[in-house]
Amino acid sequence: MAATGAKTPRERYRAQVRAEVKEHAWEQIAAAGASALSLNAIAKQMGMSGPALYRYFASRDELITELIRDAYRSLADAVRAAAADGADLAGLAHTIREWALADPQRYFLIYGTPVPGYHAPEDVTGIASEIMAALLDAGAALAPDGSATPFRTHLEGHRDWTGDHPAPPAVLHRALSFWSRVHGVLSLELAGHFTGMGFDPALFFAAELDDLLSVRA
Amino acid sequence: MAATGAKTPRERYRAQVRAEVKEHAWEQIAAAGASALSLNAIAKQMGMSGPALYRYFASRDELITELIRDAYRSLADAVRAAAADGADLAGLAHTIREWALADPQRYFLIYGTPVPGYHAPEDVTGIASEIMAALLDAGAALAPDGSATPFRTHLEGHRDWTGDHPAPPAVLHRALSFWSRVHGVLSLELAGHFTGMGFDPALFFAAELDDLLSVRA
DNA sequence: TGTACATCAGTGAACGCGCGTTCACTGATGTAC
DNA sequence: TGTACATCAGTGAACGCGCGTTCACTGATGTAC
Repeated sequence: MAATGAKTPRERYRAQVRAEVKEHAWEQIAAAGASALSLNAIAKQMGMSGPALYRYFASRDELITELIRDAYRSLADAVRAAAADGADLAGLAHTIREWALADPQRYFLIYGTPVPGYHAPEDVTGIASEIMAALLDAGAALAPDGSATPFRTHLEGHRDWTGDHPAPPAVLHRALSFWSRVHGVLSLELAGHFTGMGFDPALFFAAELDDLLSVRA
Repeated sequence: MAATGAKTPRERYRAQVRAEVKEHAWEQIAAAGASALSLNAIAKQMGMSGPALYRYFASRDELITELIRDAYRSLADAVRAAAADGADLAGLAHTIREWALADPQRYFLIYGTPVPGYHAPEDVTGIASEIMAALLDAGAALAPDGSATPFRTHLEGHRDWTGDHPAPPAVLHRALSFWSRVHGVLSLELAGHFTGMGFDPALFFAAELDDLLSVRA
């Protein structure tokens, strides 16, 4: 009975093939979007027959779910690593932007158009809340609490999502604002809605960030 | 030779069938996303054979482009109607939100995950800039110009997009911020990223709007 | 008003394609004695 | 170290499906005289 962590050669091989399948999947997604992802096409790229992939993934849906999980995991790791390095909210914002620019379709797999009826498994939403937790921590270190507002009062009684990261309403509000503003600029930029407008998206991103961090009230 | 605007019965019929095709297309998109849209399925829903639709649309791509055009047109009309009714930026924000909530997948067809390689025809980008123009006008009426910032200085020399709506840099900046923040909250809400967090998205939207409109500096 | 012709909507068959997935089988790799 | 057996990766054929699109044709609707 092998220890859970130890890997037999066969397990190693399996893990490597699985990883290779995912790499080709990401390439396909980058090239034509997630809806164009095809198991048979991946198999062909790897020089295997189509059915061979079913040794590694039970179905196309399982592969996609796994990709979504990996994407969340990758972003959460990047954010946590930055936070561990002492990054403040501005630092996290740039970490997220770099992560998104590195592979826009990976970003959109998480934050883009939802597929009606699809619900991510629970462990995935768990990873998503890791990201929020990092934002909350960085937001708490930023500045003293702001004044009460209707929304902050509302948040007092509606903070199901904060888990083991309690924070005053102004900090919760700040984290939500940060998230939605970063996402707003980023997703417009990545979707190409700024192309042809002439200005530099990086400067706009920086300006949004400046405004966001100049806390008042 | 009939006047361009006059419609023969056949033209009327054609227009009606085209409209009906589009209606079914929107239903399919709402139910399963744009990538699942199928001409054959639409034909079946209408009780026709598949090839019949080729009398009305040259291809699947042409239909989708037409849907994108209609979506932009619909949003631009809604925004312009609100502006004509005297709505300020806050009013426009709510108009946009209502429009998006009425059909989330229609919103995402415009502002969601881009399909790599797809480029909207020129007239569509023209409609998109109508929307920006309305935001610029409403933003100009809001408050005096703010102070200079690096991004506003940058905008002085990079305002290709403003067309015949000249405005001081602070107003351009305000319109961009408005757009990206409204989109940020809306797209997270519509994609379901707030579900399970407990708070009311409408209140968060209102809070973002309040912050956005409390101009300072 | 009636007839001859042109226009055009819609059909059914067909083409070629790629998809996800199942299944019986071969051959190589690892395990137990 | 060698043999017998179990495990497992990968293949090729096949199923059923739906897709976009083309084409030759029928039948109805509109137009011209």
